[in-house]
Parts: sequence; C-alpha cells; structure tokens
Amino acid sequence: MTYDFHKIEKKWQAAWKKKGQYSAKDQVKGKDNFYHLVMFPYPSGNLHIGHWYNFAPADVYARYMRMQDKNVMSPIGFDAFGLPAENAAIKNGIHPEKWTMKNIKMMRTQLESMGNSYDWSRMVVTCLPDYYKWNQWLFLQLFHKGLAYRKKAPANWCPNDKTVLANEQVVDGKCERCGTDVVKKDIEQWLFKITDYAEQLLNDLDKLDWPERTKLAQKNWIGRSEGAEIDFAVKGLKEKIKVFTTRPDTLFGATYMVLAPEHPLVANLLASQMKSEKALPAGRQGIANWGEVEKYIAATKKKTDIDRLAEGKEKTGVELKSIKAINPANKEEIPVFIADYVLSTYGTGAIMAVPAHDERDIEFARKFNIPIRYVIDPVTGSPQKNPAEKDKIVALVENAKGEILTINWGANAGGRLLIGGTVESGEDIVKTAKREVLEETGYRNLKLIDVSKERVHHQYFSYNRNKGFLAHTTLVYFRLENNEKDEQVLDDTEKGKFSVEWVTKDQVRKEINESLHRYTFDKFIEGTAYSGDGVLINSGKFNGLTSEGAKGKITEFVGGTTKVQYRLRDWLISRQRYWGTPIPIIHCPKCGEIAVPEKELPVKLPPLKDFKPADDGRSPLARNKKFLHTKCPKCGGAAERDTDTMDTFVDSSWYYLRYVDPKNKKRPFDPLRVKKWLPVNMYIGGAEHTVLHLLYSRFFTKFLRDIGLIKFDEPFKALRHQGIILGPDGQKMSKSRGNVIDPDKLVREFGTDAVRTYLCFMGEYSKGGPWNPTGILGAVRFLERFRKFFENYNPKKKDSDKEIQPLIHKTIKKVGDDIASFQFNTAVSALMIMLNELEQKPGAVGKSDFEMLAKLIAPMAPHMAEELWVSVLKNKPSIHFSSWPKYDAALTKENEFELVVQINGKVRDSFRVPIDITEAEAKKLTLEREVVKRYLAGREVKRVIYVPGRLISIVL
RNA sequence: GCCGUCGUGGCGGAACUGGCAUACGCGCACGACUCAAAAUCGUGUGACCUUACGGUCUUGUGGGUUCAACUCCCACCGACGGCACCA
Repeated sequence: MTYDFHKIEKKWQAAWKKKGQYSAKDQVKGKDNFYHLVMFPYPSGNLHIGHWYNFAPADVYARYMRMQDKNVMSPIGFDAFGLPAENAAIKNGIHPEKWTMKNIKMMRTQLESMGNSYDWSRMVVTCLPDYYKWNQWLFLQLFHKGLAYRKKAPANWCPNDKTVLANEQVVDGKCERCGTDVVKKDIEQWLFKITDYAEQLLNDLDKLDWPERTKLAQKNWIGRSEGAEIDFAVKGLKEKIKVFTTRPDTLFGATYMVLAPEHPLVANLLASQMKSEKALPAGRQGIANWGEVEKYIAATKKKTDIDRLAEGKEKTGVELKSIKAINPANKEEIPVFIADYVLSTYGTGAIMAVPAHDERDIEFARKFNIPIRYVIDPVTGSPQKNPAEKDKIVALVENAKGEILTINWGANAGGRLLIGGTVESGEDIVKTAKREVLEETGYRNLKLIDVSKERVHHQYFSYNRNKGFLAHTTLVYFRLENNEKDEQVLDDTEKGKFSVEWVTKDQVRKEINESLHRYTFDKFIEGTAYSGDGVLINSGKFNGLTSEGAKGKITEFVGGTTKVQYRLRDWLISRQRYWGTPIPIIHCPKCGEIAVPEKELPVKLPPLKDFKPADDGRSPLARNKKFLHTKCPKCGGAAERDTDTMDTFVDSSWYYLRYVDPKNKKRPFDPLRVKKWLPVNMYIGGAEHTVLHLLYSRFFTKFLRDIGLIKFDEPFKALRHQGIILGPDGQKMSKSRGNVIDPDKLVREFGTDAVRTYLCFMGEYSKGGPWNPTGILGAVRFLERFRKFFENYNPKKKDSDKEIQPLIHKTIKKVGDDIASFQFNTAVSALMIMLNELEQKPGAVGKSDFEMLAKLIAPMAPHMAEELWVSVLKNKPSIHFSSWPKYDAALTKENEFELVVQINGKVRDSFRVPIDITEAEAKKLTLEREVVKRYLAGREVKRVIYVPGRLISIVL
C-alpha cells in the first residue's frame, strides 16, 4: 500500500472545509474560548517560507490547544492597503485594487494548502470599504477627543515613495521600505497623540507575557527620563528660556545654553529684527550677528539626518551675540548658542550646557572656548564601612614622545597602573606627586601641566592593612623634561615586584582598568567629561550633597519643576499616497477642520486613473476634483476634502477586534462578542513590528477602553516571535541571490505534513537560521516510518505491554509540555525517540496507545493523523477535536536508572540499579565494582557524594 | 558609544534546579537487499594518541568557585538585534 500524501491531504482539507469544523462558535458548552492569532499577511501574491514558518508552527500550537479542549478561534485575513500594491500597479499598469484582490485569491489557495485550522468565515480584508469605514470611524473618535490633530512641522519625507513617514518607519535615517535617505519637509499632517499614553504604554508592559527583548525595545523606544524644567532669564528680554535637564544637580556648572535652530525664540527675535531692517528697536535686545544665525538655520534645514550623522557628530553652532542668559543658580551671565546637536523635538528644544559633566557639551565648549566648571566630584571604588580617610594623588606623566609613565605589577598583582601615593601631613599636592614619581620611578625633572579642579573620592579595601579606606584623590598631570634619574626609593613590599614602563596611549587605553587611574587618563588625555554621580563642589550652599540628594533641592531653589520626559513622539499617520484609507475630514474656509458626518461614512476611495504620487507633496486624491470639492457639513459652503490617506498601521491596529465580528454593518464590532474572545490569548508573528504594529495596537486598545468600547487595556496577553529562515548559504533570502526556498515546491515534493513537521523540527522557533535542503528528508522519513508502524495495529490487542508504559507516558508529557512552551523541535524529537524504541517492539503496543500515537502527531501532521485515525483505527473524524492524551505521572517514572560512578571528577563506571536504592546500598555496590576497586587500590577515600537517581562521586 | 541576546561535532541543534556533554535529525563511511542504481534496512561517526585494552583533550578565549561547570562568578574576543547628539 502506498501513501499518496497529495490525495490524502487534499481529501481531508476538503472534508474539514465542507464540515466547517474550524469555524469558531462564540460559545461552546463546557469549553473555554481561546483566541489564537497570527499576524495577518500583506497580500504580496506569494506565500513565502517566512509565512510558513510563522503560520505552520503557530497552527501546531492552535491544534494542541484545541485538543486541550479549548474552543479555539484562529482567524486569518489580509493587510491589504499599502505601498507595494501601488508600486506594482504603477509598474504593471493594473489598478491596485485589481492587483490586490487577485493576490488575495492566489494566496488564499496557498494558505489553504498548509492545512491550517483557520476560520475563513471571519476573513478580514482591510482595503474593502466595509473595513476601512471603521478606520475612518475610529479616526473620528480620536479626532473628537483631541487625539487626532493636524499640524505643520518638519516631517520625515521619503523622496522616492513621495510620502511622509512615521518616526517608527525611519531606520537609520532611511525609509524603512525603500532605503532612500529621508529628508525633512514642512507639510501639514495628521498625527495621533500616542504620547498621551506614554506612561501607560510603559507601565503595562510589566504584565504582558511577551519576549523580554520585545518589551525592552518598547521601553527604550518610549524612553522615559526623569528630570526638571528650569527657566533661564534672558537679559533685556521678557521671554525666558525653559530647559529640560536630568541633571539639575549640575546647574552651577552650566556655563552656556543651546537652543535648537528651530526654537521659537530665535524665530521671534529674527522676525522682529527683520521688520526693523537690522536696526534694533531702542531698548530691545537683539541678535547682533543675525545674518550668520539665519544662515546656520537655513543650513540645518537642508541637512538630512544622514548628513548629520555623516559629519561624525562634529559639533557645529553659532552664538547669538549680544544675547545673554542668566544662570538662575549663581546669577552669572552666560552665552546662548544655536546648534543642531539640540533637537527641537525633545524636551523644550533648549538645554543648559554643563561641559564638565556632559560629553557633548565638553566637545562643544572646547570648540568655542567656553569655560568648563567642575561641580561634581566623582566617587569611584566600592563603598566601605567606616573607612579611614586620607588624601592621595594620582600622577600622570607624559614624555616628549607622548608616551605615558606606568608601573606594571604583572597580570596577577594589579596589572598596569599610573603612579599613585598618599599625601603626608602638611605636604603640598604637587610636591607629593613629584615625590611619588621620584620614589617609584627615579624620574626627577617634571613640569607641572595641570592639577585637577575636583578630587576623586575613591573607596577601597586594603588587604595589606585589612581595612577600608576613603581616599580623596587629586589628579596631577606632568610632562617629563628629560631622562635624568635618581635611585628609586622602594620598600620591601615593592622591590622587584614591578617594572617601570613607558607605554603608548593605546596600551593605556587597553590595559589600565583600575577605576581611579582610568579616570585620570580619561580626564587629561582623552578629555572626557565625568557624567556620573558624585558629590557637589563649587555649588554654593549645596556643596557636599550627593547628586541624588541635590537634584530636588537645586530644582526647588531656582523655582523649577520636576518633569518626566518621553522620547516617544506622536504618531504621524498622513500619507500622500493613493492606496489607503481616506481621512474623513473636510476643510472649510469658514469652519476649519470638520469631521465627515458618521452617516456619510465610508468616504470611499475614488477610482482614479492616475494614482502616481506627486512631487509637490500633495496626495493623488487632490487631482480628483469630484472627490476634492464638497460642501461643508456645518455651514453648507464650498469646502475641500482632506486628500491624504492613513498609514496602513492604522488598519492593523485593530483588525484583531474586527475578526470577532467581521460582518457588523452598524459598528466596528459588538462589544459583547469582543468580551467573549479578547484579549488575544496567543499572538504569533515577527519581531520586526516591535515598535510599530505592536505599539500602535496597544495604544488603540487603551483608547478604545477609554471611550468605553472595551473593558481591557492590553490587546495581546501572550506574544511569541518566530525567527527568520535564511537561505542555504546562511544569507538573507532574496531573488537576486537566488537562495529563495519555495514552499509550494516543497509541498509538491514532500507534502504539507512533512513541511510542517520539518519547520517544527529545524531548530529553536524564535531563532530561525539557514535552510538545510536535505534536512527535510529527516521529517519525510520519520512520517513515513510513523505511518508504517500503524501496520502493526491489532484491534484485538487492548493494552500495551508493561515495559513500554514509561516511554509512552513520558512522551505524552514531553510532547505536550514542549508544544505549550513553543519548543516544537524537541517535541518532534521526543516523538522520534519514541518511534525508534517502539519499532524494536512492534507487537507491544495496544489499541488505546495507537490512538494516543495518532493524537500526539496530529498537531504537526494533521492530515496523516486524521487518515490513521479514520482508516486504520476506524474512528469517526475528527481526531482534531479529540482530547489530548492524559499521562499517568506514576508511569512516567522508570524503576531503574543508570548509576554513574565518578572518581576524582571523572566518569569511570556505570551500572543499573533500582530507582529506590538507598545511599548505603549504592555505596556498597559501587565499592564492589571491579573497575572501582582497581582505581581505589592502595588509596584512601576522602569523600563520597551520592546524588539520588544520578551518580556517586568518589574523592580520593 | 549605551542596552539586550547568543557563541556546543562537518551542519541544524539537545542537555531539568550545577550531576554521564554532543539526545534527535542531516551529512558521511561501511554493510545488507539489487544484475545495477534509487529507495529501504543495519552498523559506525567530536578530536587526538594506541595493533589492542585503554588513555588524554573538548561546549568562543583566559582565569576562578566546586567532589562535579555548556550551566555560577570575573575579564576578554566574536556574531546578531535594538537605541543612538534624547540633555
């Protein structure tokens, strides 16, 4: 009998479809609902192996949950709006709708060939008016709540796709889709105020069963930071400059300010000056060098993010001459600059600059010769209990060649260090440093270059003196004048223990790890700022406080307020493209932005002949006069429709709700039906949507909760990602490389069940990896052997032999546990191990265990399992609605185990013993073993460790 | 630069809570069946030394803790992913 997998797979697919067995009812008596969801595909027209890797193991999980007696809903649909349809349409001259619908038809056939347990009756296609009507409706709900707003501001513009993009769609300054450099362009655009939900989006991550790295990526994307807003007065102006800072403790060190080039204050000053044609109004403070300032602003506008990155972060900027701000802490006048290293989109678009304690500020300050004032003493080392205090120095000595003087204690005794020492009572700092250099190295002619303005408070434990110290260390920087040397002055603990070496700066960079010495080098040679916490100095009455303690106090002192800032920006949803949901807004010259009345929804996408994007940033819809011109719903006057379409991520932000009630004509969904299914129990898809779809969906859910449509605040309780399958060459699959694996071909050759099984088996699900062209043969052979084993089925033999019980029950447990935890590879492996064993004892398996075997393989190979279930075991379909076999915990245990004997940590022997052997018995048997005797001959046993059920370890 | 994940045979990978590293599969070699080949079945397969019995080494590198380390600690190297002038 040959097994025609094509025929059988087709047969069962047709049978399941006819019966509609995967169409989920909203309620089934005695069963809990389980919403199982995969990320719906974009209808590109071709189901690739990546889709398979997402959907096939996901279906294994769904089928397993169904056999756990859940009422499983596993819907599918198409994310059908978007650029590729348009681009393909432009290229091939077909209408995007035609192209899309044709692809959907094709992909549906491909999807059906997978044999997944999809509920096709709930299919959602986002480009159809009965879906996007509700996009528009939801837009209007956001609009009414003030959460959808329009604004003109520099947006990310892709010159190739000729549309604006959301922040999330710009990757490394390039368009996520086509890789073109994104430029800034001023356009009126619609945004959703996702930032209102920043706090909730951050906090609620904690309660999600999501991969940690995904949660972390969202956390970073939202980017919460705590700080203060502080006003700086400007001499001669009413306006104040508000800054956001996370380090109010460093306020006394703020020696200048920087405004973003787009900061409104600059624009205002320039505007008032232009009106008066350079001449400033009497008594009014202005910008003396306004021409230069304007030029810089213009230059900034032209730059793309790529340009800015390409400049290697070299700081540029222009001072606003004759403008002075007042540092509110010490009332000092400080200069004000504009520079593009300050972003207009973050905080207040202005900063106080503290060069001594900020990397970026020190770089800028050096370039523009701005004073650097130290206000934080670093604290290094590890805290000690009641440390003894003393003053110390660290000396950095550089010679004419630029080499650094070090002493090397060797790898096991402290490694490479600079010169350090203790200040003796009454001794001067510089003198101490010179003395220490002389004593340890003999060099005596040193020229002082610099002494640090701050001291480093270093805590450490001295093993020599067995006690903790707190050393207040001053850093001293010398240049060696000449090589004249005296004798070293060393004590017994030092003699011959270290060598004096001149080394290059690179070597210092690599080899000096000791924190204090490292810091000395970084400060003088690398010129880096200290951005860590510490103790305040040069800060008036706040001296001596810790950074943490000073933050609140200084903020209060200058009348600032504490403030939480987020990195997250509002979600820009306007697209100047054709193939998307029209924005349901009418622009009336009298009434402004007016919502299209709900009764008039959907605003249908007009059939357009020319849907190419325009260079001027206007949507193609603007060219359709019939669409464009309308009446204002409020005043009845002539008005224009908004001609932008929505980002397709709007569509996918709520599709999982529509699946529950896909044909509802009155509302996006019936809340009562939603209540039965949501939140989604298990969501499976790629990790590439971490800060896009997965964030937006969470935002939509929270909004829908706030307007009372739903009662939960997170859409996806659990989330799992599949990895990416690479080509056989280990490279990303691409047509140009010719390493693309075609799943349709695999199905023709090996059958759906084999492809599914191999995808499960090939490796860790979330990891992916290269495709092994011969690897699938393993799955093919395994399924064939599995099926053949059923030739041993004897309906008269009721129960299995006792000896195979542990194997069978262990396997039931293992396969179930593994599928539940997405370890599909080891689930398949366990089945292989079981089959290998059973093939040795073909007659040992009874009727009920044959049924069990079919059930265990049913999630992976649903067609073959159903065939065995019906044709061989003579059961009624369908195996997929039978219950997963229960294992008997008592039977999973073997009654013997292999006791391993280790002698001095090495395995020397092993033998089988009863599982309940006592320690004494095990020891006795071990010592009687010939091999063991041989090793023990004439030696004393020091220790014996017995680990029940595992091993016995003898130490000689 | 910061944050995160991960490094195990020729390859994909397994290993519970520190307890026989390399399960399972691919590939390869040999054998059986065959006129022959494919398919199938059987045996072997980390490296090195050894005729053999057996021994030594091995989970990115170097150190440490332990009777025992892929697993824990420290330092480093490499790959991948996220963020990146975010004040």
